[in-house]
Amino acid sequence: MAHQRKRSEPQSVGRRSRKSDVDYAAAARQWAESNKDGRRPTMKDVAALAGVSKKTVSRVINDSPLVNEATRKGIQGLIKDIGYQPDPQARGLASRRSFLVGMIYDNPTPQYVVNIQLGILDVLRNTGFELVVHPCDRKSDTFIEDARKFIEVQNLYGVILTPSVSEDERLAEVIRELGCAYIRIASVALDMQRRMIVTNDRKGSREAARHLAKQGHTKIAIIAGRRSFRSAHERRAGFEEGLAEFGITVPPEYILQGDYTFESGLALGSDILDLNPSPTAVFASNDEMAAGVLQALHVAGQTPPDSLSVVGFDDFETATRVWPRLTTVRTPAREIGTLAAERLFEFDNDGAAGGPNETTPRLMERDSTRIPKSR
Amino acid sequence: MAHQRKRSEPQSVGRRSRKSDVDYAAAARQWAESNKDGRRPTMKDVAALAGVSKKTVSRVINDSPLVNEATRKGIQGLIKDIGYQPDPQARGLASRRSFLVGMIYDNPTPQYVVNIQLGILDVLRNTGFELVVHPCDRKSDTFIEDARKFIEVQNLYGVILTPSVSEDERLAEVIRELGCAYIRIASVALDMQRRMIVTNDRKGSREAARHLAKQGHTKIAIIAGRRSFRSAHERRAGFEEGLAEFGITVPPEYILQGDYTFESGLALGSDILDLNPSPTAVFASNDEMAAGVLQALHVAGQTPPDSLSVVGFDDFETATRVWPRLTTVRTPAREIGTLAAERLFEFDNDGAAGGPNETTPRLMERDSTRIPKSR
DNA sequence: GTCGTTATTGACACCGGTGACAACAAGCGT
DNA sequence: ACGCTTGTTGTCACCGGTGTCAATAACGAC
Repeated sequence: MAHQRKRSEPQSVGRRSRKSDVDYAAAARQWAESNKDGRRPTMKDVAALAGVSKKTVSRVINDSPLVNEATRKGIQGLIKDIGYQPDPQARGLASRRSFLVGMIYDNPTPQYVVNIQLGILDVLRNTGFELVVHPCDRKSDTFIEDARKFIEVQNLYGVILTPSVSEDERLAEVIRELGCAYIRIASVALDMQRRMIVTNDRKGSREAARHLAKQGHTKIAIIAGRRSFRSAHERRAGFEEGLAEFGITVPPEYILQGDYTFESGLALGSDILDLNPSPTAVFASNDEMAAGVLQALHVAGQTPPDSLSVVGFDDFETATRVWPRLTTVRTPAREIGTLAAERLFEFDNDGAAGGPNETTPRLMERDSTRIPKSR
Repeated sequence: MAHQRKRSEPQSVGRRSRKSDVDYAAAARQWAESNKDGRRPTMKDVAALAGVSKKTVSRVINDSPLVNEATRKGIQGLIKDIGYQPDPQARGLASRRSFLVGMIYDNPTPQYVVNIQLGILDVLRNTGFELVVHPCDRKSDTFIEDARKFIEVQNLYGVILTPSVSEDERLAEVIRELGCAYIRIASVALDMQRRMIVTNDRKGSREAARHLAKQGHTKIAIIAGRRSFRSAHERRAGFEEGLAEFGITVPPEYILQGDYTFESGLALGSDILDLNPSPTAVFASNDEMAAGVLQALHVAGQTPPDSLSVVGFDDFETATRVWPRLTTVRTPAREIGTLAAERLFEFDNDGAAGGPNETTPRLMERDSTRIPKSR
């Protein structure tokens, strides 16, 4: 059979320099004309118009270095002119990797979830990647399998895990097995540094402790978070460390076990009122519980922070809605989402530098804390 | 060339009845053995094991009626046994429709967004469909084009639009052009009934009005929502209708223009204190603004609802966190999400019945309203 | 002038499904 | 026996890309 000749186009047209003399602009115009019915162009169309093979267009799309500069420029222009966009499904099918990023979460706090999403999307915007959300229930005994299927079937490019699923080692192991990129957001490093975004809750609650200590509080109670959450431990430990700097210790009866819900804060808040001697301040391990404490005080007819100062953690919107406005430690959720997404795309840069992977919480001083009256 | 014979498998093995005597269970075992390395099975594998063509397996997957019952049962069992899951990318590529549902939103309220998402996901779970979130900015002049690209490039199965983008007719038109299924969530019917989920805010705020009227309020102010939002109009109109039933009208100076933000509620809340004669109650068109009003009262040293009753709308979590707990109208966001997703899958059932597409808001009586003191 | 090397490009099979249509068997009417 | 219908299944091309490897041209060295 006859040796196939190169593309006929360039051969017949190309007289000056045998190549790269294709008029890309003209090709674009030609497309506009011949495509009155608004069909979306495919790589084949681009290739035909540019007088090259699909593979070359593919190389341009994927920023392969194996393309002549002039050819690349021309094709890029053409692609832009006719508005070609590669089909992620076809791309994914052929390359065995989709253009979807998954976010797996079990945290029920809407503020946190949405802000993380927004942060991730800030990075994904205009990259061709999209975000698929996947809430899960860690208590379900199929949750690992469900997550596995999710990642496997959707062929995810990568996943971002938020607390507390991010703390699950079995899940992390499954994801590793699948060879999927991932970033875990948590309050401490549980994995290789570049697979983590650490929120450093400990440092944050240390700030909170110092703030109360400086105001002159010495009798300070703690409402701890759900035991199974790593953050609960970090926040409490950090807080106690902060107090220790001022020589303050928290007696056992001042340590109450909450579960991060508003309801637990409400209940424990009224328990605090029965404590004898009464503390003059309380650190609630998150804003929800802090809001519960404030409400308990109101129910009891008190006007915080007069008799009891309250500090929260997270700085969710609620913190500024309640009265008095809550002094709390800000967890920059949106920024965390952004960092996570950025790091996700650096997943394969083995030794490489990589951007920041830790955030520093910051104390937001508002109205729920004050110098203790009885002093 | 020789007439191709049917699959060789059945012919050599099948002696009893020439077909459907394939031992599917044995085939499953065989797969388990020969696949020690844990490769995921493809349709080809299933077909080979079942002794049929890929197309037949495809028919089973897609619930085509063109399959013999016995064959179907057998293949279904086999699929289950070896854990086959069709690849959504390949499926989408071939059928020109993906298995992704998009949620387009511009509402910044996290509670709402997350709950709608959860509602949608309740329906999507285990259907093989996934949810892709797509926040947008209606003020951006490329937002329509962005949304179009999103839908087109991702080949979305359908999209769910939440307020206020759901009210954008240009966007709706673009989606129709693309031939994409869609559901619009809004406070009034803006489209064919089965393309809408109507929240009926009007009815909800009527309840709120009746509640205040029954308590004996007559001097009632209104804080309206952002003008460009349809809900703002509905909520205000419904509220005035409700009052009208009791012969109460709201004078112009009692109608304040808010924009649905906490900050506007805070500012307008202190404005209300300057009103003369003072109203004894105020209807804020959403909880955020209502929370702002409460805070303004606290700042002014008042103890609501003593001098001013406050009613909100939405019943987001914040409503129960503030003090006093907010009397408000519940928007069942999660349920709305569920309904939207359900209707989305009925998009093509032209005349067919279809499930419910309207939700009824419900008044939640709490502590921010009381019988007016001065009466 | 010959050969190896580098730069650039293309041919072709394949990813894992679906659509269109053909093929074949069984059942039925005449 | 024949043609037609119905039920069931298969063939083959194709969806829109990518991976692998071969092909070709240009260049420099010897």
